[in-house]
Amino acid sequence: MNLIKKYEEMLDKFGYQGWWPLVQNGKMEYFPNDYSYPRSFDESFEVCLGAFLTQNNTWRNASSCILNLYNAGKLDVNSVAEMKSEELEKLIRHSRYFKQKAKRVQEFALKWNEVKNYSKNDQSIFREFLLKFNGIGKETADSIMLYAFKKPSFIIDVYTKRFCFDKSLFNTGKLNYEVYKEFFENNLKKDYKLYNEFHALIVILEQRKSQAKLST
DNA sequence: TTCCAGGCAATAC
DNA sequence: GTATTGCATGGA
Repeated sequence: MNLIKKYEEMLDKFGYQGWWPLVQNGKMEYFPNDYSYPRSFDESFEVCLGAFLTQNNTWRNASSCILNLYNAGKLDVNSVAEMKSEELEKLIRHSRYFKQKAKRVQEFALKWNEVKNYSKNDQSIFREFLLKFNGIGKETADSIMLYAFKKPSFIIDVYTKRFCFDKSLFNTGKLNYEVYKEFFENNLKKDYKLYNEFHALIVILEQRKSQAKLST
């Protein structure tokens, strides 16, 4: 079993995914084979917002919320932290559970300086810090670390688990989040660019597979 | 109409 | 420790 080989096959088949998209000139843009984004703490914050908003929701809905914030001139940490919760709820209504998310996003925005400081810390300390937030579980913590702060922290989601199952990378045992995570991290170079692309490719592969199943 | 979409937290057992 | 429930939109 060679994980890198599978990675290269997927890259050949699907190409660079350019995840995570950011608002550029009023629309969502992807950055294939360019891992320099996010390029500022403001852009990092935008990624964090997306990580909250896409929970149990499609990216389509989550991104429309981010564009709403942009169009309202509120797509920055201070605006999010300071605006009335009712206003934020209105702007992110297309994300499911918007009341709960508005509250959690504002709590996060209020502590943004602390988040930035912790991001300079050791990875495990940063992760523990993130996990203490309401609304940040393991998957969201890893998404924030990888896609907002360029830390090599592999994300485990339903697609990753499906990928492991399909490829028979595991066959038995009690599989919790950390087991999957260690499997990838122990078998790959600790490179955020690789983790970034690999996870994006797993998602596109598994999404295409389930779409194919539906249409047959 | 139903079901699901890249979860998390609180509670129950 | 694992299982269940609340959260409460939009699109197929």
